Amino acid sequence: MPEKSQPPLRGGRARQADVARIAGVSQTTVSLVLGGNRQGVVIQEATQARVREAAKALGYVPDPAARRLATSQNNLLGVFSFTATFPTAMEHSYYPFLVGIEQEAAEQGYDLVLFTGSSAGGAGARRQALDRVRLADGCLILGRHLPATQLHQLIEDGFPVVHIGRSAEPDVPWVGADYVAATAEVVRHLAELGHRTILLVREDDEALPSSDRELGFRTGLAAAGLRRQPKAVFRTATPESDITADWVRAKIASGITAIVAEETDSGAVWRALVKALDEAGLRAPHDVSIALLGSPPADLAGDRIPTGFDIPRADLGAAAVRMLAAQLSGIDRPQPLVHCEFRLGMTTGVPAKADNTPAH
Amino acid sequence: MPEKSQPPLRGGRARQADVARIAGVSQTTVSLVLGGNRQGVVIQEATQARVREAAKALGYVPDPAARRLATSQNNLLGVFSFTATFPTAMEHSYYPFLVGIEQEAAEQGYDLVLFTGSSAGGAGARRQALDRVRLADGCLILGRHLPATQLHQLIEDGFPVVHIGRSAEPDVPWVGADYVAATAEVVRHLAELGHRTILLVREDDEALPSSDRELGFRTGLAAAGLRRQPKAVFRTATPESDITADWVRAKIASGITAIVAEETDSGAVWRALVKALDEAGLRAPHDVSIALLGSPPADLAGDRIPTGFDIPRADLGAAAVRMLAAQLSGIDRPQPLVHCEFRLGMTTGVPAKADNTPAH
DNA sequence: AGATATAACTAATGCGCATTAGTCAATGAT
DNA sequence: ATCATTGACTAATGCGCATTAGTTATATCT
Repeated sequence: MPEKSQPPLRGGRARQADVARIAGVSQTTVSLVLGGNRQGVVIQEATQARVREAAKALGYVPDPAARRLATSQNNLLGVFSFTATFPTAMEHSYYPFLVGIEQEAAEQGYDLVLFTGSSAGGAGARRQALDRVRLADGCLILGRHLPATQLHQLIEDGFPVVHIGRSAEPDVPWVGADYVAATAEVVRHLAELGHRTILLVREDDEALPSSDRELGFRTGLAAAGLRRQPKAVFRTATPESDITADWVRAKIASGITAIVAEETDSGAVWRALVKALDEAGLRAPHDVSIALLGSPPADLAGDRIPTGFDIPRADLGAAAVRMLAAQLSGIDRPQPLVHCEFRLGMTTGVPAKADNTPAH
Repeated sequence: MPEKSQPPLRGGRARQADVARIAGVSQTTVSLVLGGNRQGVVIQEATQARVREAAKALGYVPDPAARRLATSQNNLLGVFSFTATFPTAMEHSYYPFLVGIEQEAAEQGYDLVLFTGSSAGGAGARRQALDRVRLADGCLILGRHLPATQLHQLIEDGFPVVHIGRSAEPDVPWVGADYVAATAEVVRHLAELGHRTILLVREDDEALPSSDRELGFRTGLAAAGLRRQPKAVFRTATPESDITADWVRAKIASGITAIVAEETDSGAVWRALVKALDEAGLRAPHDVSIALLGSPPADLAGDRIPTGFDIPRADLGAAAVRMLAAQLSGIDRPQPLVHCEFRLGMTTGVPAKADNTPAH
């Protein structure tokens, strides 16, 4: 015997069919009224009202999984990081990115799915980490160490993905900070102050952020009309031992009036530089101007603000969301580079014994 | 004319049907082999191998949306806050909770859905804020100001919800910190040091966290065998103007040897107390012992550590997840109170001019 | 030899929704 | 009076998977 009249809502949740029954229409009509009805099916105002009323009364909310299955899209953006998104040590977290991501996602009408336990796979059961993101419409990827194979599989399948931070992997869409332009601007600032011999100190690895800064450095020098200097870049793998008081004195003696330091995770270069200056009894900007290509490490936050630039992490997050949203609407990728704000600190000034004529 | 042989994989992704075709079996078999086959259908080893091989060859990955639709549970826990989850000012954020939530969610095999724009409704379209959480299997609620009506609607519908922080709303499941016990412990600590006349300073509102602390305070006094003191609690709506150097001096003169301050969002009471002591030229614990019923505000983090207790926000988040998970599996709620760790700081010591005999 | 049982699968169905192809009555045109 | 149009919907179908109810061939029992 077929039972036709089921209870208003089973399993707790109302479905379109429930709404339909109450409103006295078909499930199709409910879908039409509640979904956009972009196919332009004509439905009386009165009927629509009944449907909406019933939906509200039942607290109807579309099932994202079903929607996704039917349309291949829900309103969810994934956020995937290979390490925990919220580690106990706050400093290393992706929090600053999340600020921007959340805001922009809200703006664009998306909710966020945080895929957890991506690193270790908390529960005993091994979960095919990255693949889970396919639940969402698209996904933001945070962090450096990615499973390249899985990632490319996703992209190949046409799943929208944006990596936050310039990606070395080919074919991976990304948004990153414009270190080149930002560094060039710092150099320009120094050149305008009258510096003619500027040194870049960077760590000795081939990371993209490092080489971008060096490129920006050279760009800045060229733009300022400063001729190619032979030893304009100093590389070190061990800043603590290489950058000493003596080293600084020697550099200054050799005619250098400004030193630009790369920012790294540890802030080792900057830290060593500051310490060396201190030990040499030298003051910036009086004896030498120094600048930092990024933000100072947290523990040095109390010091005088160094000239340099700030990496707009929240903006990066927002830009990533925008880019992902663009991908989702089939629009072509917007500019993936985010501008770094120049930070005029207190560590740069006119060169000590150089002529003060503005450049050019 | 029905076309039977479609291309191996359309839309970019392989489905079970594709795997089935290649392995020469039915979609059902694929599902059985690749899924757990907990229904114990017998399938030859050789067949299973063929299926697995085909799956690997095609790079088959199950569609989570479809899986969720079929099994009607999506392994998603919602996180809803009426204000932005990641406000720009990090201090006020729910970050510490998220740390625990993320970790425990991973442990339990859940992913997290962050509902964005809950406060203002970023996009023009007004979205029925709270109802969106129905998307997940259950939801954590953060923050004080909740739309009670919608919340109760959810709960009535049997939607699993846990509020983080003790809730004043009836019937709303919650996890909270055990302020009563923690405060009592602080009092016991003071009593053991020899204090006999202790003052509690609290703000003048009826918030649950405040009254819990007062309850704990009285409990602690009673447990220490200190007789009911008439003016043991001082209430103020304006700590800055009420708690002055003179006020402190007067209190001490009246025989009080220890002051316990409630922690609030702003930390106003504690701030005022510290300032007043400073202006009065008094030092803790030499002249008077002081304790803080919570963590010091971030900007006072550099000061000497005050005796008191730490609210285990991460633990609270984790406990909330556990409780929600329990609800989802139909198990009864575990203990909703989380223990606060006693913090032995440097602001409490033996009373200045009291007898040093231990209590009791 | 016929009735059961077992092994090894497969057909069919449903999850909740979106979408396409109707259906049916009421008008309007001829 | 007949055919084509609209208006206002609804029936049917499929998304990819899990699950239940079969189906067929072979071995076992009496």
